[in-house]
Amino acid sequence: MSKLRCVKGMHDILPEDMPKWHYLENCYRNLVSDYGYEEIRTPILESLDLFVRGIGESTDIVEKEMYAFEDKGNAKLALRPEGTASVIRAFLQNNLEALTPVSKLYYIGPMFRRERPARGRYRQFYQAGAELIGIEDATADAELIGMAVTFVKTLGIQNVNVQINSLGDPETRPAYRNALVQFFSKKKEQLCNDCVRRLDTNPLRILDCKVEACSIAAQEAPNVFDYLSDDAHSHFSDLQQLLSLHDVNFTVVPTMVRGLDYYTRTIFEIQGGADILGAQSTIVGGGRYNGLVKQLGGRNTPTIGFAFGIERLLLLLGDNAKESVKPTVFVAGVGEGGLERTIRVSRQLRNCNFKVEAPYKNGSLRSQLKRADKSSAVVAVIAGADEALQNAVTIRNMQNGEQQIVPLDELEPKIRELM
RNA sequence: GUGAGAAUAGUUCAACGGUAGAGCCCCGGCUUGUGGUGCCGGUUGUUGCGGGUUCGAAUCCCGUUUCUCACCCCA
Repeated sequence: MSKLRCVKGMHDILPEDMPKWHYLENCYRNLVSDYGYEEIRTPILESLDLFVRGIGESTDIVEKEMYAFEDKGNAKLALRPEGTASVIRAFLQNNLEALTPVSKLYYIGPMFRRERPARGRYRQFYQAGAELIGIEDATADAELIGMAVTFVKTLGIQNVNVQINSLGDPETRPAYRNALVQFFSKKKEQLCNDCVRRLDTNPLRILDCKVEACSIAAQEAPNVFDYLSDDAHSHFSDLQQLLSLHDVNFTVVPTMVRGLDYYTRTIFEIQGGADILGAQSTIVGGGRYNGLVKQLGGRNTPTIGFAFGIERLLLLLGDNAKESVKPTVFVAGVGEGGLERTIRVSRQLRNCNFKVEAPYKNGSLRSQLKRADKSSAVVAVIAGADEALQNAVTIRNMQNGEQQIVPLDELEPKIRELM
């Protein structure tokens, strides 16, 4: 008998995991709202075309990792593989640019990529991200990177490594690309099979190849910085100056590239937890995409953003990084009319905003206290027949077993004392 | 997409060709007005799934699914 289970690469997030999720999400919401970001939620399903145009036809994500299909009306749809394209679509569709000169948007939600699952990598995974739309200055880049670094550090993740690079502008990129193709074509025999393929599809990626032969071959490859426009150059050096104002320590990695076509100028990654995450040690990735808004049909609007994978980040959190759980009050009933009294007392206590568990059926006080113990109640309220005669209940401190009889109208303050 | 390892009770694991077991968890009782510790008792499996070898398979072989790890790629 095969048990029903969720599809490959998907996973359930169980109640026991939620305190950590809530903690992380609350940290993130609080932090980005301190920087003036507001939440946006977009549909999980978009037209396939949005991602093909936004992310790039020849990217791995679009080429082989998307859940794309036709619905019954023959519309070509896809589950979103990342958040940025959808956010920019929503920005344009709803004319958010008319509201403020600068839009700061953040999102949290599930993304879908059909990859081989591994530790910290799922086919449905949760990403949170932020987009700063409308500023081209490096001040924006620096603030956004600073925000991402602050977030990771707020979570208590140590030993993070911030890497930055500049990819230049669309006008200069072809020249650099050509230079790379020319350079590597001469060294084709030294390259791994993947890189030979990349020569056609994405020559920049060769620089980032981990195969030793390739990285040796790449050592004398043309340098991006020789191909940056003056503007891009000063943008990048401004960024480096400004990052120190945000107390961000960083490394310039000229060979770093990123998997999405839309990046221009600044790209960055935050790495950490290589001992736990192995090959998945990039925890935050982002960059500038000045061309994307126009590419999706809007006006030329410079934009920068980042995203991080929640599952991956969660693996790095310590056990104390979780939302605190409200203590429980258990209401037990004994004697004639016990069950009815538990209902009345439970309602009274919930009106006072306590978290209350009640027994649902008559049983011995012993079995009810066992249940109280299982629900890790801090206080048990015993609504017994004897006390009821004086309009009172017994409250029991579940830590030390101390009890007292308390009139019903003094119940709230007496319980508060024990929490 | 490539390569490697794993899968036995709710859970952690044992059994390594000869009757599938233990700890924990869970449930009940000792104790229907007093939980945790204690004692007594109880439930639990087509050994992931499908096939093959064998008198006999959890065990050996093949396939398959899922998970894990390393690539690839990315968050």
